[in-house]
Amino acid sequence: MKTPCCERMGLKKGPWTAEEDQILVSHIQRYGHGNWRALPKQAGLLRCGKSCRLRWINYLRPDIKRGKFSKEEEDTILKLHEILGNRWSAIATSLPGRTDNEIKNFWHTHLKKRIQKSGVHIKGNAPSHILQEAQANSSSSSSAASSVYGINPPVVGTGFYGAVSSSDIFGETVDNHSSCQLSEEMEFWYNIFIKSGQTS
DNA sequence: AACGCAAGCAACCGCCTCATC
DNA sequence: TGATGAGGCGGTTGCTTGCGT
Repeated sequence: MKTPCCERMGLKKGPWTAEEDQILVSHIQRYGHGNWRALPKQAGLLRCGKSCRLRWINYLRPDIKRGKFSKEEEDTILKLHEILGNRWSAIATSLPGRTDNEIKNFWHTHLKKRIQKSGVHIKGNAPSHILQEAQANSSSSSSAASSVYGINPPVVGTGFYGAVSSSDIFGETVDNHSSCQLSEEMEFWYNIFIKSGQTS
């Protein structure tokens, strides 16, 4: 296996300083980021390329939208997660200004809450054979998802949830949002993705 | 005011995929 | 066609902050 660049001696780790941010931003604005691994050396940063890339994408990019997630964004995440599973980068493409890391953090904090409140068992790290079965059952639903959202067909599809029904997953959400609209939406998604996956 | 706990967030790590040679 | 390097992704960790007691 390759030796990660981050393991090279002498590279700084941990939180970024304002000065480092400034250096990184000005360098990217001036030269772009053609080669992440060469960038820190060119910019005079004692960081590995991965760290620079992560910092730029998740924090320094000018089009980053910060602050709380809106109701619409939250609903979109829930729907897409139902379809795509833990493919945060794919979900992030449907939420302009939001990063995969941000969405991932958001999901984990909310998911934990829901597990604690409702006691729903979510197969977050389902064994591969379960994922494969789910993929086999839902391959057509993935195509439907891609057509609706304009996104690439997921590899795993609805595999993340395994045997958990959509009503189990969204039960807490319906309570929180106190709206029958979501129930209708759930039925809609259920019809498209779950039923089509089973009947295909 | 001090302490403990939980939530939120930034960042790292390891693996995977893809491009190039 | 296999080896290698670079980018990208998801899981996880650990620090910070806010809140309750």
